[in-house]
Amino acid sequence: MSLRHALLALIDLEPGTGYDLMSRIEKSIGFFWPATHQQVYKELHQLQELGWVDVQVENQSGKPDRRVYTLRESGIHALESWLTQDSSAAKIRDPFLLRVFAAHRLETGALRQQLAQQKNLHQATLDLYHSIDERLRSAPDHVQNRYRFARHTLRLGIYYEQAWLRWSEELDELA
Amino acid sequence: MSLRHALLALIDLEPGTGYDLMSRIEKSIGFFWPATHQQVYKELHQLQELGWVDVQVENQSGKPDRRVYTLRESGIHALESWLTQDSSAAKIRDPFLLRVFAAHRLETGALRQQLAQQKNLHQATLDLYHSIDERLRSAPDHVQNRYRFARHTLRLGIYYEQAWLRWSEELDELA
DNA sequence: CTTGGCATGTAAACTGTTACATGATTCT
DNA sequence: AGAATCATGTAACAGTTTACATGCCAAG
Repeated sequence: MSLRHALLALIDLEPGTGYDLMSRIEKSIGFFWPATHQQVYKELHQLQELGWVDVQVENQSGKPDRRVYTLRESGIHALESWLTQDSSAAKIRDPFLLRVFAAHRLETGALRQQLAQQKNLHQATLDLYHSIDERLRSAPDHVQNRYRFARHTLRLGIYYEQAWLRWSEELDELA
Repeated sequence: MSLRHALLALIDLEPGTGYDLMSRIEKSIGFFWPATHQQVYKELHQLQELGWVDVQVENQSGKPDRRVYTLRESGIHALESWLTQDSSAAKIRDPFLLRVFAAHRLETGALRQQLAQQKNLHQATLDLYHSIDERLRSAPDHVQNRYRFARHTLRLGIYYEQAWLRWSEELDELA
């Protein structure tokens, strides 16, 4: 039920099409609130039905119409009222940790192989976080200010990936 | 689809009833693979249909029959074959981070209040991890060995919560 | 006398994933 | 010539959450 508010937050920062919103999700909110484009398009229609967004339709030849979403007053209110509510606990689903949990049934070689693959994934994620952070650092001042908190969520991602990498070294020793 | 394998792993470590398995999930696997008791009971029936587990039914007066699940050979094979497969990426859903992302729309006071509430949650989780870890430390040697990898997953939880707490101090300064 | 632990489930509603579907333009 | 980007969706299926349902026994 919170993809709805994720979208409000993104449109609030900058209006855009479903496609644009989706690509922004992949570089920000998606790290702690994953979504597919199918979910996004569906939710945007619901946001329109709720009257929380305005849509400007631009005709295009060969492509589907561009539907640019902007926030209405009621949308800002909805966002603000949701913001003040207490957050429920975070949920993590990590199939690799499930495998580590049962790893006494796995040969050392197979575990090391899995571990190497996961290390690559996590290192790539860390690099990605760093590159997004750098791009934000070179943005104009008023943008930096607006994205101040959004950017801080990246910091946690960076800390987490660093902790993961440290932890994986210890797992290496255990295996 | 992996609650199935989570259950195989737990039963492998020690047989038990759905109720017992559920309470063990809450202190271990549940931290990175949440499940409700409804899911667990349903999945256990499916495991039985697949022929991966044996069930000993014990009649009880006043209470529903105790159904104690143990792994069969085929269950161990299923677990082992799943263990060697590559893990897909972890998924996180954190409504608080969503709120931080949009926090420029939130008054400082309200943010600080949310932050205090979350700090309590995370500190409690960290304390819980520590207490589980200590209980394992005082277990007999053969148990410690069997739970070696399972226990290591706790370490990551501890690192994560410590990183979170550090991060939240920085957020405090930003707000 | 009330809270917590033991012990199992059904059913509806909601959310999320995967497969399918189309097609122009620009870059390599 | 092929891949990536832009741009939007439908539909079936799988998985998750929430509400409902029951009831004994032991400990405080």
